[in-house]
Amino acid sequence: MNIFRFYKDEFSKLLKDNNYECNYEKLSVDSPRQSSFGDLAFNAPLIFSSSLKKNPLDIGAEIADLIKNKFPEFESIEVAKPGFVNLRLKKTFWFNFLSSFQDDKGKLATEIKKINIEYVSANPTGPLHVGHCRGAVYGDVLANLLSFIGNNVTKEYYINDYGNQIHMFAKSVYARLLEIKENIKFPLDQGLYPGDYLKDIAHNLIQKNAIKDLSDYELIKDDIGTMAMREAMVMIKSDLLSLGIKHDLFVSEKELVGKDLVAKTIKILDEKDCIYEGILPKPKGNDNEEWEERNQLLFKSTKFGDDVDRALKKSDGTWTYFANDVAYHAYKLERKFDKYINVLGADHSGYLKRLKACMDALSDFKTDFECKVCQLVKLFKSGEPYKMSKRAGDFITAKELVEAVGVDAVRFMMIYRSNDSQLDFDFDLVTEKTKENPVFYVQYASARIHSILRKVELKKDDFDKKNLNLLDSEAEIDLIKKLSLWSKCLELSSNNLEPHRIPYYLYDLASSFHSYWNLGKENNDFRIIENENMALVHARVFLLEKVLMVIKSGLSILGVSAPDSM
RNA sequence: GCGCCCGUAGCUCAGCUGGAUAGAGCAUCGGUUUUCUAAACCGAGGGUCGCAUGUUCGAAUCAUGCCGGGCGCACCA
Repeated sequence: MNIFRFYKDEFSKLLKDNNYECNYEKLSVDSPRQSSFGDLAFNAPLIFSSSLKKNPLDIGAEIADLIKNKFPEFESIEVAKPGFVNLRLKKTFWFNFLSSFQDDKGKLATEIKKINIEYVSANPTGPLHVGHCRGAVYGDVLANLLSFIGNNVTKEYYINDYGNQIHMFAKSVYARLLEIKENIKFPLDQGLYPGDYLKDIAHNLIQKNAIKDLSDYELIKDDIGTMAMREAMVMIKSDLLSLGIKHDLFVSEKELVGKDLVAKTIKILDEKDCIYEGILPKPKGNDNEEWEERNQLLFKSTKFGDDVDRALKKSDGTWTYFANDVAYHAYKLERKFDKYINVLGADHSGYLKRLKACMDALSDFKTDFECKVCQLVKLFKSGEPYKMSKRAGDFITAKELVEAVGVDAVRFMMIYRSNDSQLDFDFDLVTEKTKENPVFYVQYASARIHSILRKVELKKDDFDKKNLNLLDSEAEIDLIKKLSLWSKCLELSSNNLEPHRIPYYLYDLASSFHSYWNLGKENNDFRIIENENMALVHARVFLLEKVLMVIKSGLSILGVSAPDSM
């Protein structure tokens, strides 16, 4: 239960019942910045003062009285400058709260939504590299989060297995085949993909005896392309698996084109008057000498907020990548989701407006569609920027990263920053496995609690929830209050698609726990289980079980393990 | 030139979507292990929230304009 939301609703109702005619939308109940102000801060006096033309402090006094009469659970209610009603809950409230505390799994979504989330969608011409990891983890955690709170989520991957790059890919594999079977040196000057993984693919094809006659490339290029693509996708799926990611659905661009879905979709747009033949202006400030004026089939994306209209057909009459993507998104709409999320890398941010435009056009603005962009990851090694060269094919793969630092660290660090900010990822820092790495701090809390639970033997029947009122130390109440912030964290994270709040919350919770734990070093009364008062031990174990439950839930959303021991 | 993102402590970043005296980690300095896991805890110092103007009772948060950094701006995919 989110107590802030609960009391906001309750207080609003109370004020409405007492005929306050004001702007209820701006009301908020939040935790005050300083704990000395209390547990809840209600801003009604500030919001109401202008429309009621009264001093906020006077309004505050009225509201404080109303609340006092209706809600006995408050220990103190104070009006504070510049216009807050600060409320402190009685300890009995917190004991009751703890006694019925749940981790909110499957409970927070106000209505169960069918959500589609597309992420990764990396080109199937090679393994995942470090650059893909962030969007991959972000999308995956978002999917976990949204389904954790009760939604029905489909995780989707769009395979760009069509077009020019695929020809180059097939050619590259062909060159590797020639290299292996006929000792012809791999040419480095033809813009082919140089990476070693192509050798693996070629070896696999040979092993499966898939290509028998290499003499005429034209005859076998389609077969090579198809089979090599299949091999590459096996590779990518295995890379994703090493990151703990499993998509529900892989949609092939090639199949969409094959089904003639593009032409059908463009026709729908044409009926909506969003298509025309025209000439695009030359991009400014971009000295592209090859640019020339040409008449093309265009989509009126400017009608939907884009900067320029977008080409749908190339001059040779074939569809552009974007046209295929429009068809893909029409295919998404066909499957009728309540919400669509696209996770893109920073290098595709220029693509965002036209995607939104095509969704708006196809659905007549009736779609809940959101694109989230993950900014770049900068790699460091011992504090120095770490350069990778894509041309030489010596980029670091996702798999190598996971092997080097472990999947837990990769996932935690990739989600530990807002997706809008660039991320510094230092190999050595994460490999060191010291306290500098926050994932271990949180996991350590899990291990410590497990250790307690292992050592203590309690009969559940002996436990009476009334004994929770023995948890009346500051540290214990503080822990209970931290637990109460969990559903708020979930709500903010999911409503704003900001999963980075979860590791921050977990860190905070772990920190409160570690503080609590260490009290036992100074004062024997605070030793959790080495205590003669068994009722108190029961109560403390109950509290720690709840803390562990949240840590486990939180880490499971992140896709990070919660170890029993370390 | 245009679009998107960022600018908060020495460094890396949070900041509850407009509230009260701006918070963490690292780094620096000082303390805590006979005792449930010291991979931990406690304490100290450190800030003109890039700059300016505006909106507001109130701005790190919103608007506009600068300055600085990143990414992008094809008939590629």
